[in-house]
Amino acid sequence: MESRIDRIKKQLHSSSYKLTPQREATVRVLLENEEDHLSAEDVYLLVKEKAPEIGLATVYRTLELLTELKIVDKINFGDGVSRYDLRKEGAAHFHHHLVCIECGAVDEILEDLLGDVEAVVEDKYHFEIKDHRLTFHGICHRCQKKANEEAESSKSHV
Amino acid sequence: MESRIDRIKKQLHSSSYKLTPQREATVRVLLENEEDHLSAEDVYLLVKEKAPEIGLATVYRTLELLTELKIVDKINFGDGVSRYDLRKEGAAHFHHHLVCIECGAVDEILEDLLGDVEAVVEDKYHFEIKDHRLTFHGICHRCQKKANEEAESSKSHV
DNA sequence: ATTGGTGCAAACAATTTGCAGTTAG
DNA sequence: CTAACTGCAAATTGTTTGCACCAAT
Repeated sequence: MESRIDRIKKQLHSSSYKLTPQREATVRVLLENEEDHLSAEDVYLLVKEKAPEIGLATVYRTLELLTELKIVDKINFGDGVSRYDLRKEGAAHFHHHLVCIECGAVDEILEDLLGDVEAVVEDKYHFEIKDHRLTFHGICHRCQKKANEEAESSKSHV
Repeated sequence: MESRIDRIKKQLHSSSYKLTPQREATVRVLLENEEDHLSAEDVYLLVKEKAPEIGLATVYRTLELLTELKIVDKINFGDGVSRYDLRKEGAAHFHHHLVCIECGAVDEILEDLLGDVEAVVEDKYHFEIKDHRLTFHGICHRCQKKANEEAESSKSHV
């Protein structure tokens, strides 16, 4: 069976790019940390553990390349840093994000909730949608639970 | 009748901030360019036309302050620049954006299309939504029209 | 007087680029 | 072999900060 790396290699080759060891190491780090939303610096530090000779500029260049090929998506949650998120295979659309304003955690919503909304945008606004970004800011379920527990315990101590 | 500036002035005062001439000039620029999505630099250049002695740092500080007070929203369309967008008065939620990947234009959708989606997110993912960001990337109606016309005209020339 | 606000220049942080040397296909 | 790629350091860009001075209560 064909691995995810193999498929990415083909994508590179079909645009006459090479899969160098540095690029492979970078992609592996992304695969191993699919749940996270790593910044370029984060990726650099993780790659460095396995391939210490790599330079930060190369990581940036690789991430840019992968973004161009739509293998990763570049996202920005409003702090000054770009983060990079592997596209789920076969996903027609970019997934959605839940950013917790308490603890900073970023959760993902993989199902596409925007079908109806996109139909409205295409019809009513005559906009041909190629991609979307949807992020909710609020309180994640963990912080809600924590807040409830604290309210409980302080009540019992009064 | 109370002007928009007056109301903003009150908001500042109620948090014990002053409406200095520099801040007023900055707010006026935002009001006069409500349709646009100005970067800090853009705002700075426009303010400078009226009040040449203002410094870029002051503009940054003012925009930060206005963001804090939820008078403007800070957005980021993926180029490395933050843009600032006046909140529509009375709008419970941040409006949506349509970014054209052809011409770079940014159009706004003022109606809130996310009601149903937010209900799902709150119920199914137990996430308490405080705000959202929704941006579509694609081809705006103007560029679609242009592309069609060009296709037409080249056809007639064959 | 005291607190908050300003302009300027310097500091910072994230990202990009020039270049001489290296390597995958 | 050769166009693509790399590491490094320097350059660039957007934004923030320190500080001495100014303005409004």
